Amino acid sequence: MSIAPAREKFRHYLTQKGLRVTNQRLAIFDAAFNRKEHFTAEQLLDYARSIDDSVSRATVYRTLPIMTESALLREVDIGTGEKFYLPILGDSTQVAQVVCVDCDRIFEISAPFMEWYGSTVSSKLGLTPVSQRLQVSANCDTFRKTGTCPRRA
Amino acid sequence: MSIAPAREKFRHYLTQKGLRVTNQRLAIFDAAFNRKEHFTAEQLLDYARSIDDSVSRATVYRTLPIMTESALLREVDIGTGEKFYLPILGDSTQVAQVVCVDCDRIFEISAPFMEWYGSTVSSKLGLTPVSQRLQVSANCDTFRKTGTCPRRA
DNA sequence: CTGCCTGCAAACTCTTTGCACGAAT
DNA sequence: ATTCGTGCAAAGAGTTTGCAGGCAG
Repeated sequence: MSIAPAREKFRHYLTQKGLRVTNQRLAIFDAAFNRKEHFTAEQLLDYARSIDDSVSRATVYRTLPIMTESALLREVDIGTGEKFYLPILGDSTQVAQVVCVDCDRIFEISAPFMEWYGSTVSSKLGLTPVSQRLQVSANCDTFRKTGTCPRRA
Repeated sequence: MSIAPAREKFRHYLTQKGLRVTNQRLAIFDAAFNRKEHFTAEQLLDYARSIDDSVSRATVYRTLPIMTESALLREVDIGTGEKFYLPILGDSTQVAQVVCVDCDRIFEISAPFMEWYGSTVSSKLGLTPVSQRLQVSANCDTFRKTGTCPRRA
């Protein structure tokens, strides 16, 4: 899903839930969907303010749950204290995150059989899975050889 | 690994690292290894204080990394803000966590092929995996049928 | 107009840290 | 005797919330 239909989906979700379509929410949406890598709430605040400088931190934090609930953003928690977000661009299949500990970057990879695995594992406990996540921490091969990660910021 | 050899492993790890064997560290160790379910730092503080009431929150937080680095405890982050810990009882194979959203309990299940999967996925990016985790959120079947989770606290 | 939405700042939760005292080696 | 470990309380990071005023519907 590219940005235009996603924007429409967002407006539709808000209206259908009885929520209001405000300039701040739209600015936050646009800021998020112009990102190509994972971003934090704080980064999103900066991006959104460059579109509409009236956006506040509180509104960013109040809007993020709306965008994750409406399946526009994926929330990624890699256990570093802050959460990361990424626009969901169509492929809403199962994805795994690979976190490079050298360049601190997060890569997403489709993980088709994850869902089956979650079901298998859960059914043994009498549980029905609602979501699953696979996260891999990894070293950069180039970094280990040359001491420099080509992707490092 | 049951508690006695684990305790010895802990003492050995401390000594070998030039760290001191204090009553507080031993109390925290014992408190942790008498637990059968996942616990938080705050809960561990309570348990440890019932053994040695001089134990402080700071020391618990300073001791937890020592116990995870020495592979005595596994740290589990399910994205709820606080971290959970569980004694590693011998089977240090790959495990996945299944989090029941009804009873808030965390179950651990061996996930033998997780490691292979992490490698496969990472090598495509030129990365070498160092660790991986699979977490499944699930509903309790009994809860959905009867409105009561048999395992709920 | 009505009531949700907003920005601000304070509050909150979990964890970390500076300091002076105390205990292990 | 050294030096590391400790408790206390304050600081820190990220996120949430109470409130009075503002704007969407």
